[in-house]
Amino acid sequence: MLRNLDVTTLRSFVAVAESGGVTRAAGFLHLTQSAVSMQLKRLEELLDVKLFDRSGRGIALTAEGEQLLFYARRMVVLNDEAVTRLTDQAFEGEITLGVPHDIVYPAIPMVLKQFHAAFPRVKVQLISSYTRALKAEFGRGACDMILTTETGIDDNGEELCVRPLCWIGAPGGSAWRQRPLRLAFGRHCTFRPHVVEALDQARIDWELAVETDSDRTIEATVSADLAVHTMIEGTEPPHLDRIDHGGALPELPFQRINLYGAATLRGELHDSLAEYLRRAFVRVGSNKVRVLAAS
Amino acid sequence: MLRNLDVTTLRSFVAVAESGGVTRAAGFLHLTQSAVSMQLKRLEELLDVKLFDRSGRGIALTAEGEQLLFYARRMVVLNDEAVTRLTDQAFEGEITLGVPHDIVYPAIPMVLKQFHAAFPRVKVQLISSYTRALKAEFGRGACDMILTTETGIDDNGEELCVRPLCWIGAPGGSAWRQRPLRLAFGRHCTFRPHVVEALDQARIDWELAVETDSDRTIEATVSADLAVHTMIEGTEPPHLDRIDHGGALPELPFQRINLYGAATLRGELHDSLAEYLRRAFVRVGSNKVRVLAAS
DNA sequence: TTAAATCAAAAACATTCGCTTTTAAGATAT
DNA sequence: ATATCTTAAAAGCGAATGTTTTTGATTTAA
Repeated sequence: MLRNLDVTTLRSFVAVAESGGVTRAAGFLHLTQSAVSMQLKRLEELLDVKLFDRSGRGIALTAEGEQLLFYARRMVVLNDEAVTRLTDQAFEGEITLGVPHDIVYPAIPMVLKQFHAAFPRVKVQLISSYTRALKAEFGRGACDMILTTETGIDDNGEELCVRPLCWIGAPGGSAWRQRPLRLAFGRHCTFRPHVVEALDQARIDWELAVETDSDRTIEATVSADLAVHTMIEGTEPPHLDRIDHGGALPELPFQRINLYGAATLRGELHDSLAEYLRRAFVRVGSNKVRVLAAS
Repeated sequence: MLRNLDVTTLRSFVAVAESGGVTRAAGFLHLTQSAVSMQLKRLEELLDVKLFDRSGRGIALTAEGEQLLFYARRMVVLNDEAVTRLTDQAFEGEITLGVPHDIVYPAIPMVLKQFHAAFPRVKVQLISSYTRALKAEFGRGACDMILTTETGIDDNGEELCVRPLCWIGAPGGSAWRQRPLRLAFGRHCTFRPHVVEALDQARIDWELAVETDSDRTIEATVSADLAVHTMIEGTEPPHLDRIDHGGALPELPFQRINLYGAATLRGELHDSLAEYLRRAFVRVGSNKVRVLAAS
């Protein structure tokens, strides 16, 4: 036999237990004394248990009542938490998040998914651009929060991780052996100056195989083994691999992945999104964690 | 505005989410398809949120639905736990507990109180007697569980603690200096032979000041500083103290406090009572724990 | 002790809620 | 396209729940 308790009644029950009187509780609950008395009576009938000691003024809990009180409190709390989560204004809104296009994959889709599961009524507007453009947008207030890839960090930023830039090519490809080394780069790519400098210092001849604004074009070119590219470790797309060049190509400088917009207190929503981002980039960026996750 | 969820509806909601269909869930719930549909509709109206994705065959949860599911599950579990605790036959009954009268205080009242709070619908019949009588009762099956004070332990027993027997007298009293040493003992007291033997070995002259069946009489006699008594350390009654005799009286043998009746599997009730007893006598019996509790 | 006051339970009544039955509509598979 | 499965909507009915009013019991004050 299934017996379901009624949250309304449980709320009354808790109020009576806490106030020590039906009438007092009724006032607080905006109900009649009669209504509350009947609720308690029904509750006792449903469970076939004496919940109150009605001798003397007021009303006192029996041991059974104490037990129920424990559950009633928790159920009311759960109820209110659920209702708040699903209806409260505080849990709806819009956040604009800017992310450099080369680190969108694979962390960001996962973050967006997690965040949407936690706050379904919040729209996250994802802006994917270059670090420089994103910082400008953020400065104008057009983005609530941005990620950047840079070697330094500004005062108001938070470093999520530091990872080496690394050489990327087609799986099993040999484009990296060619001289001049053929490079594929986006027109506004922040990494290009660093890469060029490293190649020049190592006295490796190079040329641009393609210069475009399209990530797809770069990926296609590299995937066809016509050129090499550089990306931050851990952000390699599915069909490209890190090149195991054994020292034939120069080491590239470390890059920071920084977060701006988390410091200024913007409420639970922003905090939560920032937290998801932190976790995602710790995982992507750290070999230690990656190994643990695989075990 | 207070919105209370309905456990019946939440149960249906969970069933629908888990079965992936209103009709299937309705069958399982012994309800009409219509009833369940209306419940879901009311739920969505109450929260003003879309819980389901109704495109295509069956029904799938939205992100909001997933969130609610999380709470709904927990609320249903709490509900069922509460109902079980308060109505299930398994949580009512009677247990007969036998305790030697000299170790009833102070542990047993506390244990009975705790146990009654945890299982209000179980009557605990407390039998207070001598260890020998209790073991006889237990052997006849008249007691479900007994504590004993003895130097050894039987095969089917469980040792709760080992504590020295110690000399007890009136606070600040001097009865323990008198020779012959005046003793107050119950007629069936298990400790007497051990005490007498220890005194004889130490060549201390003694006599019985009182021999009675009444604990009150003994307490009164000792409290009036007319005699001394022995008790297990940690079970001294309020108005009697341990005697600091500085070696003038012989050391007395250690006593075990044993529990019988816990080994045979008798269900959660007995297990729980046994556990309370174990904890109570660890606390009473161990100085280490007593110090920790005081800090 | 009596009278007033406070508080909980009971009776009568009205409203709302929630379930079943029935009917209609939409989607899928053969 | 038809048959089948599934959900949605409408109508009817009974039960549940809350309000008002009354009764009874216990406490407080005179």
